[in-house]
Amino acid sequence: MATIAQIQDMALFRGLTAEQLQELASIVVEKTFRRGQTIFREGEEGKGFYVVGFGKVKIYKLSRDGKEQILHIFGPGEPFAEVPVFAGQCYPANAEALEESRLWFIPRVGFIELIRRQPSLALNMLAVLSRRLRQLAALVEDLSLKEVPARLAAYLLYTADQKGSLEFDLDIPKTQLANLLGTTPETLSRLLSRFAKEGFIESSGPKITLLDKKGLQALAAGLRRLPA
Amino acid sequence: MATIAQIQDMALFRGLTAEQLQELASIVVEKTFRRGQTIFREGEEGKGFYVVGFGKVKIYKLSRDGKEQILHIFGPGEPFAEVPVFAGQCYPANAEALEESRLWFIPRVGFIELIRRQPSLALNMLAVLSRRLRQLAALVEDLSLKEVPARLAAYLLYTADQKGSLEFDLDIPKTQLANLLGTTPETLSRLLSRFAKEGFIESSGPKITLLDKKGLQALAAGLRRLPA
DNA sequence: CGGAAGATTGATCAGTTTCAAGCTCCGTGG
DNA sequence: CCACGGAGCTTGAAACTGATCAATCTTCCG
Repeated sequence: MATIAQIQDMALFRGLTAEQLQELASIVVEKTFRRGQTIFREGEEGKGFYVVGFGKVKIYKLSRDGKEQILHIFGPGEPFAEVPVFAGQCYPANAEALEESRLWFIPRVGFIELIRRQPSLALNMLAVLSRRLRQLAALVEDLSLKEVPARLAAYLLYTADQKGSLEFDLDIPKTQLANLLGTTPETLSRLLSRFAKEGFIESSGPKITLLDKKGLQALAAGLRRLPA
Repeated sequence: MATIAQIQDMALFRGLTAEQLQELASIVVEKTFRRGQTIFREGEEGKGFYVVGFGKVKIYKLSRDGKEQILHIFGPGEPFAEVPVFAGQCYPANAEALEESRLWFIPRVGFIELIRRQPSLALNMLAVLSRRLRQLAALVEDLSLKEVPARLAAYLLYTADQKGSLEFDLDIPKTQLANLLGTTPETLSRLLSRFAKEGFIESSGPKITLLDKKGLQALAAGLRRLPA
């Protein structure tokens, strides 16, 4: 059970009446997870979806031999695992808390009832899924059409933009970043060195400073190639 | 303008009243495309979505230097390009007719009105997008965690299953298949030879015969490796 | 202080792409 | 009717990107 104040802040639930918010609050279940704890596994039956209260959650696929590809990382306010609510009923990927996290679980049945009675909620959810599709299409594009240096450059630029500063700390461990970029920790490490050697960035531990934004943009677009 | 009979056959529109079907039919616009014709390009504003009447449509991303990654191939009855209807307004990828195709175009504004008044339509659309997300997640998994032989084996098994026979014709040119699998025509050609040499398949031109389904399944799962 | 997890570095290797050339099939025009 | 020409496909050799394996180093808690 969550408070109405917490719920009505979230974009997904914009447009609901006070009454409907109340109804929603009454079916929401709060769950907390420790760092590293599994939230659900691919193939498990999904009886509802989640919204992140605080913390960070990764959604990922695993290969037979344990290699991991992260599909998304979700933070506060973001819903995830909606797919089994509307199609199939099993989760299409795994979910794990990257840090101590508080999640709200919204059961399928009650939520679908709510959608039936409130078209704006349906449209909000359609918007969420559409944005998700856009993101996944971009991930496919990155993995298939771009090289690792381009992906890393794009990630650094994006993160700097998010943080609003050229100097920032990576907010996930480098191993996780490697998995998100579809590469290995070794390759990531080498690339950061090369970026630094070429004067694109400065880096020490999780701290990154972008020195040459134009250059990184050219790398991200595949216009420039990194010297061996 | 489409006939009601055509429309009500499609899963997406299951559950609409006769009146609503009539209304839908009145806003639908029929468009035809020749083989190879562009339907829309990434970044263009999208004023609605499409449903395939007959023909085949590919949705794809392009890299700066012209490499192509196909995201989906849609056939009769399947809707596509819904993303700009609900989020953003520009198409996230390109669309091209793979053969002579008749499409129905459903304008954004009228459709959203319809959704507001008919929850079952919203739920149907949520199901469509959810399935799409599942497919894209699977594509990411394939591209990132599996090798090309595994993807090809999976594709052949899937196609045989679709066609209901171990002997079938590829229904897209091999160049397109290579783009769908995230590889090149050369690699695809070599792999088909190797598959044949190892006795997994027989192939001549577009005709494929699966000889060793178990073996292909092992390849697809990454359990077996192809000899050099 | 000890130990484990994460990060770095070096050497090697495998899978796939790229470039280049030749082939096959087919529709077209002489 | 046959020759031409082009698109798609195949094949070979070379190059490259990124992965893997292994060892070392660092960090950060308990």
